[in-house]
Amino acid sequence: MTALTPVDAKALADIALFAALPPAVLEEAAAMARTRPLPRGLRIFDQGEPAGRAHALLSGGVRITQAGSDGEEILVRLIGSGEIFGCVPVLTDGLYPADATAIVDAVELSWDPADLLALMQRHSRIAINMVAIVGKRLGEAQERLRELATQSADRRIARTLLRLLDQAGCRTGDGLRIDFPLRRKDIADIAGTTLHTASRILAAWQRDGLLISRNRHLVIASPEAMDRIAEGN
Amino acid sequence: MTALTPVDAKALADIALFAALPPAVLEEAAAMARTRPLPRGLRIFDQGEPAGRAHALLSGGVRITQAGSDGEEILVRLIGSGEIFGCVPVLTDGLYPADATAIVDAVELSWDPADLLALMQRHSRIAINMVAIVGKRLGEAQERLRELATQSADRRIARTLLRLLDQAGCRTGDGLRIDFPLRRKDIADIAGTTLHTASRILAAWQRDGLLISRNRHLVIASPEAMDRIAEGN
DNA sequence: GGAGAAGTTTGATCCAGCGCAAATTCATTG
DNA sequence: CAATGAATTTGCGCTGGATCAAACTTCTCC
Repeated sequence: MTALTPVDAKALADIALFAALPPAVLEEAAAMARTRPLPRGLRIFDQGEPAGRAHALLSGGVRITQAGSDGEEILVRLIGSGEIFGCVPVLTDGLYPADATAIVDAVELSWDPADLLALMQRHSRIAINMVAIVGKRLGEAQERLRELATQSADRRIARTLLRLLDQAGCRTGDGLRIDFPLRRKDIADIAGTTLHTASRILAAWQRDGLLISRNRHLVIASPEAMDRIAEGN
Repeated sequence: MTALTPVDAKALADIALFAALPPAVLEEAAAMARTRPLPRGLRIFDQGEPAGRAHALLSGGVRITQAGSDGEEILVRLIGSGEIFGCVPVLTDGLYPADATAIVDAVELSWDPADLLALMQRHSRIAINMVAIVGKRLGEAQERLRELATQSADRRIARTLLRLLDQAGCRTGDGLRIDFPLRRKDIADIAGTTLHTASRILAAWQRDGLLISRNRHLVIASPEAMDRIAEGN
């Protein structure tokens, strides 16, 4: 479960939470961290359960979903390498607010919540980095909220794809590819629509050559056209 | 515009951002703060404008709204006394992400962004408090997102009222009253529906004696019934 | 390589709630 | 207190997209 080999401080430099920190502090954080491989499909934690660890992803991808009492769920966020997750409850009510599942083989670092808190107390820069990270996510959530309340399903899906490109896009032969494996249901759960509507819209875009869908990966052939749809034609 | 009288450090103790801080630090924060009265209707800042100050409310209420390029807007949050607003951009891109308007006569404290940042650097507790505040708001935003994507308009409005009660409810003769003055449009903009739908639903509840609407204030006569609606009958 | 599971596509139907319009009530100000 | 503007209520038709149903395709694992 837990690697016995010490965590390399250099690995921490790629994590946004530890950006702009002196090497000594990275060493300190590394000393308290544990590495763990996360095989694809692994449920990392469950919504409502006490936050036993605070997490950061070194590689791979993690899906964060939230379910209501009725079972209806949304995809809160996809976590890529260098991003933290399940860290906020350390400072609030101590309960994970959502489920986390590895969507590809991944590697995480994790800390005991008390250790991370102590680290933030000693080094305000870490706490400040965390405000920046959480603040950015809050801004995104509010933007999604506005879109969901006011825009049509196709605009929202276009926005979703553009945001994912921004987060995890890489250039390929025929366009920009989203590095996370995504099912239609995932797209729907981010954009706030149903699997069926998402499938219809993506199929139409694929017919128009705007988009290529391979395996569980999407390649956006024309980001410009996608932009135009997102802006409402 | 700016009060010449020094800010009283005791006033800071009621602000969540400065919770659990030694008096000396409160003095330090007070020394850098400015007081300003905010008459009802005053636009405090505009979306997209550089964040010239970081704000906290001593009394009154402020409405934070976000508009899209098409003019459609949502109500991101209502700020009550003791809450901070317009503080996140200090740590991110430096631009206010939304509009802020006083909805009743209010009094604010404000800081120069650089001063607040320095304060957080010196006292990690302040930065940690801020993570807790922003983290809580993020959780709320994600909850709203899920509700908006999956629940009917009446459930969302019921949830909205309950959340507002939680934030600014006070007991009165005939039920629990929400302390912010709210127009139907405000309710609609929080719940993510139209003014018309909100009006219809509230009117129906008023007919059933579940709710009393006076001036621009709502009194929830039966929070229990409201709870039941929020849970889906 | 084949059986079963998981994911996708597409069709048909239906309704919550949006958009538009108009009447009515309420609040503010000279 | 009248008058003007703002906010609310209510009616009605229409539609985007949810829901239900079913065929089809693609993965996964033995």
